[in-house]
Amino acid sequence: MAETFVIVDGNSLMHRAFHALPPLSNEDGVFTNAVFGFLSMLLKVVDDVRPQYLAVAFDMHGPTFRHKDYSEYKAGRKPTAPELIPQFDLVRECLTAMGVRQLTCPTFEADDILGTFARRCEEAGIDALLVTGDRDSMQLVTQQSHVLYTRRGVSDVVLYTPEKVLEDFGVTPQQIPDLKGLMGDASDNIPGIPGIGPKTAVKLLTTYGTLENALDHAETDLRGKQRENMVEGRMSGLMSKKIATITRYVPLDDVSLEDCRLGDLSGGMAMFEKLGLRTLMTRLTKLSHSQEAPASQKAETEWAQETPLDNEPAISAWLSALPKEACIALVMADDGFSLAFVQDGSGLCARIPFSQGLLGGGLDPMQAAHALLPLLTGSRKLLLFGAKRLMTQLAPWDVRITAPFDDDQIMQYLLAPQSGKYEAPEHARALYARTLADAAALEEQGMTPLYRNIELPLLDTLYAMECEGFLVDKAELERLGSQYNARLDALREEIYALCDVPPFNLNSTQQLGEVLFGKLGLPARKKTSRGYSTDADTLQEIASLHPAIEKILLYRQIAKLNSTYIDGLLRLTGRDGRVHTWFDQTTAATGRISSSEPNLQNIPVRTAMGREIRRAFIASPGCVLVDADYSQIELRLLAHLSGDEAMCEAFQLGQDIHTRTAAEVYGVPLEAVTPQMRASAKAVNFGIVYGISDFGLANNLHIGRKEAGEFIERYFARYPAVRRFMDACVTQGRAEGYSVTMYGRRRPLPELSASNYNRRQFGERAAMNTPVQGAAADIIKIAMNAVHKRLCEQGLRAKLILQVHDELIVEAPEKEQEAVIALLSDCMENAASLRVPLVADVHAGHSWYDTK
DNA sequence: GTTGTCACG
DNA sequence: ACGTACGTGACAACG
Repeated sequence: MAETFVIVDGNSLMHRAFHALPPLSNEDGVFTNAVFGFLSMLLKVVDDVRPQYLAVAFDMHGPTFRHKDYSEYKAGRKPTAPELIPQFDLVRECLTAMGVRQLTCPTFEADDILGTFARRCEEAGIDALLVTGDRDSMQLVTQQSHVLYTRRGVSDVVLYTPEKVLEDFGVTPQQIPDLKGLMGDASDNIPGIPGIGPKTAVKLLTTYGTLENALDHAETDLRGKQRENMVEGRMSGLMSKKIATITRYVPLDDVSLEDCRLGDLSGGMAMFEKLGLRTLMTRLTKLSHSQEAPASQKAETEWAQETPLDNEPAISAWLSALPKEACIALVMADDGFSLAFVQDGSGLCARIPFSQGLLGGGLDPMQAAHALLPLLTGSRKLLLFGAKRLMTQLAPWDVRITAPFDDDQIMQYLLAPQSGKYEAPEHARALYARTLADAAALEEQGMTPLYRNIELPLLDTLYAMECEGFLVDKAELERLGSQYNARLDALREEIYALCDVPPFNLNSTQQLGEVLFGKLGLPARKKTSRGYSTDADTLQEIASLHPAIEKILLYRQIAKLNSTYIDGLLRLTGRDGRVHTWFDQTTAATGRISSSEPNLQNIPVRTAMGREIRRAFIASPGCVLVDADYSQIELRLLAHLSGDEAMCEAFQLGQDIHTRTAAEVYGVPLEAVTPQMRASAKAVNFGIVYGISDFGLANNLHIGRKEAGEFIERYFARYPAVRRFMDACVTQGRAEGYSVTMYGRRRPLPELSASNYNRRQFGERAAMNTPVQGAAADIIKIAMNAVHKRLCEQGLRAKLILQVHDELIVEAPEKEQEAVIALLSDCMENAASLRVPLVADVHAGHSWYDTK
């Protein structure tokens, strides 16, 4: 494993520490708050990261190369506080006593030193971790060099990888100086280009890549005020970029990387005692003990050289020599398998290269997989990454995995469910180490039961569902398709005629917008980045003004059905006449599963025309489809989690929840609720689950914002415990940094402490929604595992084939229909025990359409 | 590759 | 002053 070099921006961290902590002073009246905060942070990083190298960079006093003066650090532009100045010498004394290397260089700033050492580490194959509170440093992030950013104070830190920088800033690390050049940075006195804010800056960089390129295109591509800003601000922009660019070539050649190797830190004890930093003394003692003891015991695994295995006898021999109890990490890459395990602290690994082309030795992937059968079907535990994908890849070669396994992709997902992509270790030895670390992290966060009892069994359930697939009636799809095509042709002509324009591409929102809002002069409401918005909501509002609008909406609807559902499904129907969707267990931040290729979780149902598509989803001859869906699972969970008496009572009495809500907020008896009242109440109920806002509700119901706000108030007055629950979700989220479901699933919510108002609002809505949506996801997963297991155990031939968030579909022989109906509702209704009943409605039919 | 739109829960 | 309902995936258009 690569070594790690931690480089700390001393000035930045000292300022952070100083401002985060109250002005503590010791018995001698010496201020030590910054020293304490800084060292506390340092010890934490050393404890967490266990780096092999450590150095702290400081600015030197006097003018610096980029003229950024820390006396102007932070927006307040206050001169450095007199209580802070002497603390720099104190902290440097402490570092010297601890044997920590300090780096300074006249005329250069600390972040230039960070850049220089990060570069030198990369050249030496060492990972760098830059610890700083300076956002400028994000430009130094690479795959090998990450930034640990101290967001607020010293304990609130975020790790920035290139992906994370892109996520948070909207640009790559290399583009950060360009970004500052455009938008400036008030806290650093960088002017940027006046009038260009973060949004525009990101957009320009996304289009043009660099500041210079954006400037060069401004005169031709931009218009109006923006063009003016860019042209006039050119020099300021270029200067700003220059100021914001960190150099990676500071002349510090007299300090080698090796000079910074981390040793025993306990030399700092005397200084800590002298300064009265008692807490730090205990922590340092603990740290140096753990540095020694486990360092020798848990010492980094020594990996022997990889054994090449390029023929079957060699593989068999290697496998048969494996220790009985070992866990074996296994990775299948494009060019071969890699295997690794650890015995008595020493690691052994092997590689089975795939033969390249027709010539040359080695085994082809299928032969290699067969040679691994003893391992894949044995009783030793395998450590895998993306086990379901691997199973899918091996299946065509008749290779099944029946050995027990752990799946690190799922572990990584549970630990960070919104990062989207997960690091796929290339080598089995990396996977081995990673899996151990992730398992420990899961344990520490209390997610082991979620992983072992829900997610891991679900992997098998989902794999079985994917293999089974859903039978598609291709002839029915084609019949619908030709109907759609005929209607589209007619509609196109009618629309051109009604608009009195030559044919244009109706699928192009730009061309359509030009016709409707340009030529026909209809009133445009919303705008998008490149023109008029033409979405269904917008068009609906102007439908009465022009006869073409209704036709366009219809055209859109049919075009969607045709391209996505007719053509898309036909293309993805296999030779067995079935579609085999891919269920992704590691994508949705709330714990839901997603479906793709094809997505079977968004097959039309809301409109009559779209619903027809479901006639093409059928049961095999002699079979039926049994479809069961939870009734109002999210609102039932809301009732359970909040404990709201009125809401619980509604479900306990089996009332229609939307009608009951309407009766509550309108203050009328149940019988007096009109369909309109129920519809409004339904919208509020949905809004509540999504983390309501008056704006969102107003938009949805087409009412005023004030009116919507009053509606929400009345709602909360009738369901007071719901409000308390929502508030608690946000408070808890802010305190812990994540929200959590009934089953311990976590979703980190960094947005809750964002400085941007909208991001923070988003965080609050997510904090309210996630415990509900997430718990519903957990519960149906439990039900799915139960259904899968009991169908097998009871020797039924029926198979679970689809999940649509609150709905399960089983394909069953007609004879088994009644048994399956009972089994499904039993598994679903008893998947969890809540204060209110869980209810599943079950229907059977020969097509999906018929089950409604 | 990103954007706009729209299908679902 | 700001400007959004929560969670997904697929397709066509357009740079």
